[in-house]
Amino acid sequence: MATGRTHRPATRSRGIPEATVARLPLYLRALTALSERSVPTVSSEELAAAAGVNSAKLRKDFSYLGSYGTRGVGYDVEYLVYQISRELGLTQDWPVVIVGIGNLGAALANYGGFASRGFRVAALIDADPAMAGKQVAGISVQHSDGLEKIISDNGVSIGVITTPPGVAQQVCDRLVAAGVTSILNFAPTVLTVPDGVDVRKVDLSIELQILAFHEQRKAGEEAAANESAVPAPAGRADSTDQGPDGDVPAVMPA
Amino acid sequence: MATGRTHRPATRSRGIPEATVARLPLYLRALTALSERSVPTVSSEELAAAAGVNSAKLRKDFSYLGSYGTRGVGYDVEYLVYQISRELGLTQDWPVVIVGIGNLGAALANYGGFASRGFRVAALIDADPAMAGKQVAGISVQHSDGLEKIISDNGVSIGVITTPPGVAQQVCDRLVAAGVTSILNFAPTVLTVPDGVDVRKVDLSIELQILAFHEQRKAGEEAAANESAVPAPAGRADSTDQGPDGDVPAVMPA
DNA sequence: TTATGTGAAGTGTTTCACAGCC
DNA sequence: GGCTGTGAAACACTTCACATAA
Repeated sequence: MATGRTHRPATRSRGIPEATVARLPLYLRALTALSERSVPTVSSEELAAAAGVNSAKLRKDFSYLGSYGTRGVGYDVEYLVYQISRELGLTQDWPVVIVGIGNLGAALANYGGFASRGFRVAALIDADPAMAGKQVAGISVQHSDGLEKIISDNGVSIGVITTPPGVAQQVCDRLVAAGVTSILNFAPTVLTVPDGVDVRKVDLSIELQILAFHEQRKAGEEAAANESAVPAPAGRADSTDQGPDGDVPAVMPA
Repeated sequence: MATGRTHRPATRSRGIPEATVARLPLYLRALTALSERSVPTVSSEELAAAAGVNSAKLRKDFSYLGSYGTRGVGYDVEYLVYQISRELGLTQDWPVVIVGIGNLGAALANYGGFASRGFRVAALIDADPAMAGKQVAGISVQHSDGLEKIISDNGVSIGVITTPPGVAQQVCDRLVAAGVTSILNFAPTVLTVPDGVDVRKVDLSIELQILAFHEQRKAGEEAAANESAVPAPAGRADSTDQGPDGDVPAVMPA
């Protein structure tokens, strides 16, 4: 790990916990829905239910932003929408480039949730010359040769990588060199970036694997109802427990 | 925090922390890459670097699984691949249905990371009659009328929802009624499910919003950069930390 | 000597419970 | 009375640092 010096936000009084930041978009979505239905105010209990969290957590989260509620009443929907938007930086325009226009890149380009939240797809970029000029989501795909120019011309600071894993790092390097400082990575690879650049990743298969873990545990629990403490030989290759369905095929596919 | 009704008896130490479970797929991916290069053993330091975490965390994580390493040497790659796969439940076959074959559904159907990890796309389902019969990723799309039958015939316990938000809840209800107990939701909606059903969500725009927050913070810091003479020598450059860590629960009891 | 495995310390997050204000 | 805002307690997760084993 680099012993960089880009220290922690010296963001004085503005220290909003990461966990809270990660939930703000959730609240914002719920609030936007209320706003569209012209609901004027909402209680922490109602809003928490709509966002899928509990109300104590929501109130604590909001307390980091300031005191935007009214005791005995609740929160003003419009006001809160604005405050959260501002806090997240969504009151400004964020030009974004998407690199790698396969199925996923196209899905993102078409995704409505971006435009409505301050994100503007400034360009779709692909390395395949055959893609250049094609229209995706109403935008003309450009060849990756022009990546650097596109980024500087549009003042892009956020890049989305939806390329195959093999080229993700080099795309990342070019994006960073061109001035991008935030990257959303959908390629199943660990990206190395200099200090000061943020990377967030979304790995579609990781989520499924986590579900499989819990699913397996559920299945195992049913059977484990009778069987209690396993003496456990404690030798080497045993874990505390074993797979539920006994037989397992060899190892992983190569 | 899987607070199910069915809470585990006194089944000792079956408790792998959620944070650890969420990283196992990461380790598995790194290990698979090593395995493909026929690397026989790996140290916690090397593997941690490949997975994008620090080595202390990795060793702690592995300690929950058992003592699978050799002091002074490291970990046997193949053995560890197997142990993690087994722990995650990937040594068994998981038939999955994907409901909503738009851009995103198609992207997922084509995603290679599934098949190689024990997930098998049992069916692609769409409500649009015009989609029925079309081939996507070599699989014929089926109309949603047959959803219940498909699920029971194939013993599907994991469903992926890639529909528009407006119909996500009703699709979810049908999946659950048909026997699905784990759901991966890509629709930007909070799903309500009965106890015992796991939901994980992936919201593409939430990740971007979190990036925007940090991006905005960076911009603000530049201005305040001159004043702090960078005290704290122990500070660490936080970047390098990729991962929707703040991943909000997503599951939860009614 | 090397690198794992793990108590203990440190840090971050959630929940509780109630004071404070409308 | 009702609901927010928040210290304090509980819990979860990470990091440290070193005993332990090959």
